[in-house]
Amino acid sequence: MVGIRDVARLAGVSTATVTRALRGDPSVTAATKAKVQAAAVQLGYVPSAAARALSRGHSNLLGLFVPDIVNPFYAQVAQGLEDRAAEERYHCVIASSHLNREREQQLLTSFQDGTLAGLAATTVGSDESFAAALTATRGPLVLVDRRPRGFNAPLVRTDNRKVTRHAISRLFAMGHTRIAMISGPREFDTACQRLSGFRMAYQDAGSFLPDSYIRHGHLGEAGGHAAMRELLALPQVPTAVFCFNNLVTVGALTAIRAAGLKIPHDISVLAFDDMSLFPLVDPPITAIAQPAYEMGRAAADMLLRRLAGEQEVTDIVLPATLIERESLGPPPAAERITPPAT
Amino acid sequence: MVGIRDVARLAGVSTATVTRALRGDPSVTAATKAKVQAAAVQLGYVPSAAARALSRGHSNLLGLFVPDIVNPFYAQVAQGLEDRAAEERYHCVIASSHLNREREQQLLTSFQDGTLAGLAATTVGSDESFAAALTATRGPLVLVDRRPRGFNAPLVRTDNRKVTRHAISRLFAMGHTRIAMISGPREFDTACQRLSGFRMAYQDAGSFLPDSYIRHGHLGEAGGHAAMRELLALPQVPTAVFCFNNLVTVGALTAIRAAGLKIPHDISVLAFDDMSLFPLVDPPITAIAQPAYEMGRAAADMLLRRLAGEQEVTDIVLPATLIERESLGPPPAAERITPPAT
DNA sequence: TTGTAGGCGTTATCAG
DNA sequence: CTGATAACGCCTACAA
Repeated sequence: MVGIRDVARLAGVSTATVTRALRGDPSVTAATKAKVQAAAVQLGYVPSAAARALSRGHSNLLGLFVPDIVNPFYAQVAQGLEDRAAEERYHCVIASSHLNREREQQLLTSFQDGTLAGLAATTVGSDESFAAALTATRGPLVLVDRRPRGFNAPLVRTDNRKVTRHAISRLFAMGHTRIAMISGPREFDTACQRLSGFRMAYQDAGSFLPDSYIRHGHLGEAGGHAAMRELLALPQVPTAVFCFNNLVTVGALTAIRAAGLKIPHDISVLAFDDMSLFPLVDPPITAIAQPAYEMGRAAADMLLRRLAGEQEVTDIVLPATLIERESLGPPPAAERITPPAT
Repeated sequence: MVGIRDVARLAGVSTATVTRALRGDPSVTAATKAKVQAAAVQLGYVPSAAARALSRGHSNLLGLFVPDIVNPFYAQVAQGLEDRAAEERYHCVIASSHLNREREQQLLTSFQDGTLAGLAATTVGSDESFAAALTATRGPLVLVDRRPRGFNAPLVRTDNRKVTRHAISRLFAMGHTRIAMISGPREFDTACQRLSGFRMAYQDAGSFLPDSYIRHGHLGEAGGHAAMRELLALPQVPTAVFCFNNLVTVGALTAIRAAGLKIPHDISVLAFDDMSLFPLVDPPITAIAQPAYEMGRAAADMLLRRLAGEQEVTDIVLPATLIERESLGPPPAAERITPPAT
């Protein structure tokens, strides 16, 4: 292990000067700076991260907690966070809880050791002990996508309600009157917001929304699949479905295909969150795309700013956009004749 | 900041005892152990990761370098690595280079500071300076998926050649004689192995493989798209394509769709690497699935073993499997009548 | 079984 | 502009 003292000795200066020279401190002669750098490269000197972290009081690691790194949405957030962090010479440690709250807690507490300078998180859990663990983190905290109840950390999100309202209104414009939603857990504010936009579109259209058309608390492919089956078993099968997120959509699509229904002929499908393969699905899926990469960058940016001492970091709301493909169409002919029963 | 001394004071013991008690050292009375633990929780004591790392000589962070975390293959590897690492109380730092070699180098060198206890990597670069940087890493190194030329670190991979040969033979059995391959960069040993399996299947079938049916060096969706267009412009359009990996497949599919061709009626498509949405694509894509999650676990395991002092860690070869869906079919009728020209 | 004390490699303060 | 030197917080011989 070649240390700073070795470099100092070779360059004929003190360790303090080495530190300064290497950090580009202006109060160092160009001559000595050159000497030091030469010595450093000659010795292949690399400052120890641990020693630096101990001495400076914090690491150069940013954390990202996500429920599932395999979900491309979070992978994109990760990429954005990492790119932005790299610009300030920070690295990222990514922890994925597999949608497991217990694991999430463990991870959280295990990171209270100062490994991380700051943390960006999208959490599944939301109870108090959880909140406590999250705020006990040494460095700044930023929330991504959603904010658990009773939290006050800054959040980066998209305008869920607005974009949903807009997208659903398109469905009404096409003649649909029976639009269902496979929604997420009630505790997710994202679910609330998307549901709210959904309801507003119903109001705008002056249509009645039966409770049975909203399936709460579904998550993942399995959840989407189950919810879709319930929907298809209803006496009045909806003519369109709006899915809470990408994985839920995949599950719903599978159920629809299994039922032998054709999209959009028999039923229209609208997804929240885009996927790179949606354009190639049969049929190409219309989706509301969140700027995941940008959300990651924004989260890193907020963290970096707080790390730089800035206090007044506030929420960021990015626009989501409707990407029209072919999974939306007019309702089946029969439905247009028979409006929804009382 | 509550430190070990605070705990020691509260528990009425020395700092050494605190360390031992908390680590579960058997040479500590149950009584004192209890006292210490009580004090620790009462104070909310969490040992500093930096101090521990400095003192012990290495961190509890495992690194994973991948070209692209948004590619679900690597995301799954990451998940596997993380899960296995967590079992031994290690965390994971994930760095994704965006397929950019320069960035890869930067990342690599920036991690020579001992941040990582060990590193698992799938690299894009392969030159000497690169190899040097990779081996200069403080801790053990494990390669995932492919090994850059002239490296001797242990590798976890799948049996590319064997599974490819098998899959391609299915195509021949269906009556195809003009099977093309969109292959990856020549420096990738994975590309070589898959190509080798591809060639062997041709030999097994006693068919002639024109050079124009192999497109080298394509990567990513853009690469797959370009290569497919070239293939479709050939005088003798192939009746089946084998794609080097998942992203290449997506690009190829897009090109095929743009050309107005129907799969598998006009052309059959075989993918290397599965994707969760392949079953829903039009038509469902037949793919060779690598056990990505298991590969990640295996990589973590090898790292952990080397960290535990084990020396003789050798390559691991996991089985890949052909998942039959609907993108493979007999060649177009016309082709069956007119065998490939001289 | 438990305590004492030195060191891990940097950074930062304070003189000079 | 540069040099000594004291932390940073924990771990671990070694001693008791």
